[in-house]
Amino acid sequence: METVEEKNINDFETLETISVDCVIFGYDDNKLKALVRRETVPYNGEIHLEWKLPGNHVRRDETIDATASRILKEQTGLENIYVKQFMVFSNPNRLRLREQDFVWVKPRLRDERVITVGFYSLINVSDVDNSMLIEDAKWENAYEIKELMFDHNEIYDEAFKKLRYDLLHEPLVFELLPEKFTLTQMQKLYEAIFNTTYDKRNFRRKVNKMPYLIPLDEIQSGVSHKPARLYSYDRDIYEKTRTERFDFRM
Amino acid sequence: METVEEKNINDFETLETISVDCVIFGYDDNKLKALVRRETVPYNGEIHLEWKLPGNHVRRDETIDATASRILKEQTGLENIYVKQFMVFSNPNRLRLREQDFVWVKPRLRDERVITVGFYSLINVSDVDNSMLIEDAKWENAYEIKELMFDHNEIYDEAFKKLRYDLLHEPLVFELLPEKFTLTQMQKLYEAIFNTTYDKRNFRRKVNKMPYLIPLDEIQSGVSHKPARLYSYDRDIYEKTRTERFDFRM
DNA sequence: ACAAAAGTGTTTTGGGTACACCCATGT
DNA sequence: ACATGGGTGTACCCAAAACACTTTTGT
Repeated sequence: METVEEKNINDFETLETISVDCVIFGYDDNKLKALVRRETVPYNGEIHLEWKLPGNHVRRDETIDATASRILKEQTGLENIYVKQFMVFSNPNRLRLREQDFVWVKPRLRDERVITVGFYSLINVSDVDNSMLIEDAKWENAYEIKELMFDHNEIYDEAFKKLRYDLLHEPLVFELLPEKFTLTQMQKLYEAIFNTTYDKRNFRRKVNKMPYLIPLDEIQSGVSHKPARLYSYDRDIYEKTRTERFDFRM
Repeated sequence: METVEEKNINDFETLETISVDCVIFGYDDNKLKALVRRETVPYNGEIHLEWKLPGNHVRRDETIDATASRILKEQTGLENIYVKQFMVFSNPNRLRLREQDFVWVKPRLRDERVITVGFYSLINVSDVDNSMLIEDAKWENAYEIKELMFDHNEIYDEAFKKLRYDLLHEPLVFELLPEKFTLTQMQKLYEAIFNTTYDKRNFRRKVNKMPYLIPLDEIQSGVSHKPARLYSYDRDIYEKTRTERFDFRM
């Protein structure tokens, strides 16, 4: 049984020179993770285990955002997930940077020149039913991504850079957090993404100025310390109160 | 004699489903301008004059940035110009939003589904040798762009939005200014782009904090008022002194 | 009682903003 | 002399940053 990626190539007409690759970020155990998938690559008579980003070709009848959402569904079982295109990768040699990658991919292509649109995606890992995670997919620490096939390390690095940039200007943290979260969870997430630490009092003073961060009448339970208040994010209030100038820098 | 755009389709092998469209911004006469080009579109027995953004297909052997630079060269004669990809437009119907556009473009395509990468580009209009401006190209006030073919109004609006966003975080103004400029020119440029006004003293205090803005030992001449000091931008100093936190908001 | 994280206030410093007048040049 | 844009300083407010102790729960 071959991968989901290849099934689609046979079942639907796709654009042969355009693909989408997706960096799926998740937040779990106070750590930022990214999803990579394994491929078995025969080369020189040996089987290599290689890793790559999930990706797929664009179907003739869909937008690239639909392609990205389709990849998310395939990889995680989730729908209505935040996906964002961030950069196009168009190096004419991008699939032949290492010969073994090219040997593997060549029979799967109708054209050897493929331009790919990089997307990143933010999910709350606790929403993922792990039985839906396709075999050969794995959550990797975002700071310890191994060598990937093709130009996927470059795509990953650009995704992470863009994520940080965007996070300072849009309320994207909430896409990574569960629906109800504590301020400490939120702070640790910022710290994981920006690889730094913040002062608790200053952090709380700042986020308490966000009118769309709603304190709930509900506290943590089952923790062996003072239980923290839970908060949720109100997108409508954000949309109504957003200003050009607000920024999310901590 | 047909346009340069079509010549390329015949002379070089291009990727049939991928194009680049370019919003070329220029600053002249204290106004922000964008370059549009005219096409004569026969439809229903009449000749329509239509306008579109300059664009081209991607050649098999070039990156999309090279495609964008090639478009810049064709349209303005300039090389080594700042170009930046900002978004991919992939609506499957983007070429058939109006029937007359599709009738015009169909014979020029090998595939009716074309995904386009939007670039914006910043040039200093005084660098342009107007005899190099190709016929049928025209500088239009950035706030008075007419109806364009295909989805080019959407591309234009996204380019302008992205330009404003990027301008707050990177020293892009200097790409639009001449090599030597006055602080008032710089202020008027910000005002043109953000469609607002700034206090002169506060503006100057802020930009004087930029170590890469170099006051020259040279002043304006030939003006019927107190001549202003000229400044230039030092990219090396910017690269050396840039910080994550600096922003260009006025 | 102890461990573990929650929660809270003050001071200092620097940037944002609002605001009005004199200066140098060409005509 | 007048018109035109060039150029400058001060006061107020608010946000950023640095910093330490008490509270609440589970074990």
